[in-house]
Formats: sequence, C-alpha cells, structure tokens
Amino acid sequence: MQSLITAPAMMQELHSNLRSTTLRFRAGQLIFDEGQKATRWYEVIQGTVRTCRFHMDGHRHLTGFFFSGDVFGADHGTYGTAAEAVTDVVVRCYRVGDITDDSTPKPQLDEAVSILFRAMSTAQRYLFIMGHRTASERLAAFLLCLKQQANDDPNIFVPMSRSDIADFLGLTVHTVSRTFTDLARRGLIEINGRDSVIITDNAGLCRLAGEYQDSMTPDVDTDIHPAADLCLGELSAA
Amino acid sequence: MQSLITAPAMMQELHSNLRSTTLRFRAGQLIFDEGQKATRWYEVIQGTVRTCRFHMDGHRHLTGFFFSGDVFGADHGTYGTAAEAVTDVVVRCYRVGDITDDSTPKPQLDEAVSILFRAMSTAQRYLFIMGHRTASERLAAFLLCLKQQANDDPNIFVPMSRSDIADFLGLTVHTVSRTFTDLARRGLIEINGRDSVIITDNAGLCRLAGEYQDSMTPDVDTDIHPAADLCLGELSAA
DNA sequence: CGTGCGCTTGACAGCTGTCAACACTTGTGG
DNA sequence: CCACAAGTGTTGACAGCTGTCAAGCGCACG
Repeated sequence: MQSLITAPAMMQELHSNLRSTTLRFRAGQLIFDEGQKATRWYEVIQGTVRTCRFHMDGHRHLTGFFFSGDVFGADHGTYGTAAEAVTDVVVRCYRVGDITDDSTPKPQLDEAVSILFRAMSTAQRYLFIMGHRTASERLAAFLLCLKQQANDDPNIFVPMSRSDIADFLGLTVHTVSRTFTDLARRGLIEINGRDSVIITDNAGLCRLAGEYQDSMTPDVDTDIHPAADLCLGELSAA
Repeated sequence: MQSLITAPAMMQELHSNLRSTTLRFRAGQLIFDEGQKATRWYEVIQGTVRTCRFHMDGHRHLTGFFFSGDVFGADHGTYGTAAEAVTDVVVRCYRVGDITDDSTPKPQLDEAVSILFRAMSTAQRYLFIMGHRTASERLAAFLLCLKQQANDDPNIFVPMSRSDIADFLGLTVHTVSRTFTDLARRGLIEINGRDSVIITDNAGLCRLAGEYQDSMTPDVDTDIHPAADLCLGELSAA
C-alpha cells in the first residue's frame, strides 16, 4: 500500500544520525503540495497519510497510502504528488541532502537505486491491475494489501473513505460501495461499519485478486511464460 | 513510448568508452527474457523493440516500445521484462557494470537517479490513463506519442500489431481495431494500411488525449488543484 | 489455389459510470 | 432536546463502453 514513488527504507538507517521534527496534522490537512521543492522526507508515526495528484479533467488520483513506519515524500527535486492526512496523524520530518549528495554513503545509495527499481516493478504490476482487472478484483487486492499491512490480521481497519479507495483504484465511489456489499454478499468479507472489515474467506479473496494460494497452478492451458507472476501483495512492499 | 522502467540516456555518454557488439534479430525473436540476469543493456540502431511481461491469467502486458536511439534492458539485478523484436532489428549491446558500481562517475549516477524518478513519474501518469481513460482517449495518446517519436511528422508509421497496441494500452484487439476506425470516421486520422496512419486533426486528437493545445484551459469549474496537469506526451520522455 | 494469420466488423452481454434518491452520522444553531 | 444542513455511504435505474463470441475479409506464403 506504500507509495509507488518512493519508500526508501534505507533512510531509516540514518535515523539516529539525523535531526528530526515531530509534526501533527488533522485529518484532511495538506502535508506538502505537488510541485513544492522536496526538501524533507517524512515518516509516519501514527495515523494514515495519502499521496495524490489532481488532473486537468478534475479527476483525483491517489498514488499511495502510508501507515505507521512508512516513509513518504522522499522525492527528487520537487514533490511529484501532494501528501494529505487521511486521519489525524503524527509524522517525523527529516531534512535531507539530495540522495545524490556527495555525503551519502555508497551502500545506502546502492540501496536507494535498488528500491527505485523495485518501485518501478511495483508500478508496472499496478499498471497491469488498472488495465486488466475488474472492480471486485481490484478491491480484493486492496483489502489483502491492507491485511498484510496489519500483520495479516483478518480484522481490517479501513481508515480511508470510499472516495479515497475509488481514486486509488481508478473507480467511482458508487462502484466501490457496490463492490463492498457484493463481496460481503458472496461471503468473502463482513462489513462492520465504514472503517472495519473482516476477511471471512481469505482463499477466495486471494483467488479473486489473482493470487493463488500455496502451489496452486493457474487454470490456463496456453503457453504461459514460466516466469509469469502477479503478486499483488508486493504492492505494499517497501 | 520508451520503457517505463529505464531509458538511461546517461549511458549513451559512455558509448565511446565501451565495447559494444552489434546484433540482429528477426521480427518476433526474443532478445532477453524476464528474470534473466541483467548483464547487458541495449540500444536500438534500427527497427522497433517491445518489452513485455506475462501474467498468471494468461494476459500479456507490454511495458514499452523502443525505436532507433532508445535504450532498453538497463535493469538492476534481473530483467523485469522480456524484450522482443517487433520488426527485424539491429541493436548494439553493451556489457555494464552495475549502475551502483564504484567505477560509475558521480554525475552520471546522479542523472541515473534523476531518470529513475522521472520514470516513476511517467509510470504514475500512465497509471492514471489506465485507470481513468477510455479506449479512444488511450489510442489518441498513443498515436500522439508515436508522432512525437517521429519528429512530429503527422504521417505516422505504426510498426507494431493491433495486438501489441492492445496489450500496451490494456485493451483487446477488437476494441483497438474498432477505435481506429472510429477515430477515422470522426475525421481525426486517416488509415493507410495496417502500419500507416495520418493525423488529420492534431488539435482534436490532443483534446481527446487530454492534452490542451496552446493556453486553452480545461472546461471544469470545480476547485481544481492549481498544479493539475496531465501531459501524455511525456510518456515518451526519455 | 488453399491455408493461416492478422485485421475488421457485428451482435450481444456484462461491467461500470452517471444520475437520482435515500439512509445515516455529525455538527450547528435554536 | 429538536431542527436543520452538510457530508458520507448505500442502493437502484439506466446508458455507454468494452470484452466476448462469431463471422468474414484481405494479404502473405507455401
């Protein structure tokens, strides 16, 4: 569920060496705006943050959700997205020299590059979802990401609004809402209010999302590439 | 139209210092496979190359097209996609030390990182297209990319098959075909055989693709974010 | 000339966006 | 405490778009 842009875990190794400021934002508040000079990066201490872009046609596109421990805003030059508080949040804010700064130690630079490549790979997997998956498949993948984010607890806390989910998955609020009730009707989940979902059929949800449990092989008989894979779970990989 | 993964122009600066091998591939031939160790990167001398992934459900997803001068295959660790010749191609093949190799000069490393961030930005823009755009809007954006790739000549050469375009845009062959004829019927393009298209109404095509010519402002009256933009043309940015 | 492949087209169904209405919660003010 | 408004979420009706299925066309190749 982390950003498709950057989640440089490598920077976490520098925590002890960096001066940080703790900030609080109320739900809905802007943390930084798209296009601003990217002089700081942030770590979520408590709450949930979203990154988003607005497009000419008025559509909003959410590019990631960030939870406790996640890093966001580590962009290059200017911020490629805005960041907003989904809930009341507490974040730690670090000034950074540019990643390509001479003072950056070599191994961490290596890891940064590696992470960027992984982020690209994640983005491409996500591209596939947006291009080829239906609403219920996208929502299933999304819920599994939330579950993984919460240590695989099937009792999921959903801090973001239906509208946020819609703008993240490329759907409308209506479709998201309908799909929630549809998944519930099919016995895959149970809905407890607007911010709580229980996964009652994990295997079924995985099947929907395009993941296959255990060593189950996909039921295709054509000449599939051996390396073929689509691990939606990695959407939330750091 | 270049890869969403990597198109490190910085490496081109090293051409003169590197040993290279010239290789030829016939249309349809595999250049390298997904998952292989990424020990070389390639530059297209002549022809067109595509990079693709296969997914469990049997779907193919093309991640980029590469034309003369474009660089592909500069991945980290293993290739994230396979690369195939769309037409008969001539490529130059370079062995590379890892980008993070100690011998890589600092400025070029900086540029590599910068390019990676830009690629991420491009991927996110592309994500938006996949999530929010209709078939005709996608095809319009695609054709404009092809046009830009060919020095803005409105007489476009389309080397790839309808199937390739479909798997790149997240559509089916049928929809791509129907959309081609639809654009022609609306007077935006003229189709000359399967591999040649003339753009007869550039402004109209731009409007469709979500780009606005000149200083035309989008006709929305809601509280649009000031930094809002969607420049599909940058899809083909290096 | 026959075959195979890619491209096109039509009919149809399914999914999702749009429009509309309503329920529920929250906050404000009387 | 109630009335009211605003925001969010849900649901239904409907239309439009796109995938699926099916058929046919044109071209390249043997």
